Amino acid sequence: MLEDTSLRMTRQRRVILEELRAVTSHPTADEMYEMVRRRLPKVSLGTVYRNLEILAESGVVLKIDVGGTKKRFDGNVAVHHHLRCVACGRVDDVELDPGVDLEALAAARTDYDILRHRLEFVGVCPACKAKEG
Amino acid sequence: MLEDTSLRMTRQRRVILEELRAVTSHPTADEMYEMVRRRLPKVSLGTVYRNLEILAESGVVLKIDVGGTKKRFDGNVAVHHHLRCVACGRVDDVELDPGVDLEALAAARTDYDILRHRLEFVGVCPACKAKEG
DNA sequence: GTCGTTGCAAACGGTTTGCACCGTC
DNA sequence: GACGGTGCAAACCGTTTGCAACGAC
Repeated sequence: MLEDTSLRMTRQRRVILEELRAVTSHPTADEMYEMVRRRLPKVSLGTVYRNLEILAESGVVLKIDVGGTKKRFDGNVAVHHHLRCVACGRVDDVELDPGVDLEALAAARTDYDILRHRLEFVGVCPACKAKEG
Repeated sequence: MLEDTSLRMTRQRRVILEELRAVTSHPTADEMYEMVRRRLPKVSLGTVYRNLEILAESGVVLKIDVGGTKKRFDGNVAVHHHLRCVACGRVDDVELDPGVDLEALAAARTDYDILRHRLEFVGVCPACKAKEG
């Protein structure tokens, strides 16, 4: 992936990408900062932000914005959807084939050129269900 | 709607709600502030934020978060989906029946209790298509 | 050696909040 | 008259940016 691009491969960038890919938790930028800091204690938060942005722009990772205030990042760029817990904010993956071409349906009802879509579910995760009883 | 709730009806709150309902443009909080200020020149931005929050919490209006930095608000609480222009940021409505129960599909693939979902399309609006040629 | 990248710290922008006064109920 | 709402300004918090030193190519 990254290997195919013309991005300069600094130690910071490599570690950020490795850490993001090692995890399925859709971390926020500051969670990434903590993860990366374990391996590169002198890394700066600005570097984490800059690299996540660059990696997202080049399509190597996904920037996701599932409601809430903070942006989250995803090392899995395959098509999939997200599930956010209203109680704790965690974001999980859900693979789901609607069986219909949603973008085609939308295109038929508007003059926009449709580029992509986002389908996100909001609910209560198993852990929070247990807590709430 | 608001009439059914126990909310105290101040002049500011009434004007905010009227202005939001008079429009289909999904304004941001500061756009609402400008709209309301034409009728109540002394209104404060904090009041606009507080009331939009309260109205959204009580289900009288919709708070929408279609990517981008600023939250937007929608006086139309009927089920519908949104279409965001990547070029200018405008948000339009699109009514669309996927013909399948997306939440049921998702529920079958997860242990979350699913409460709701968001389906949003991203594209280029007619005006920006024209500009871009 | 070049020029993109880093660490640092300060700035930014949208949103929230503490407070004393005000107005709805 | 009580108590929720208001205006104002300052605080907040996630993110971005200017800058001089650094390091990948």
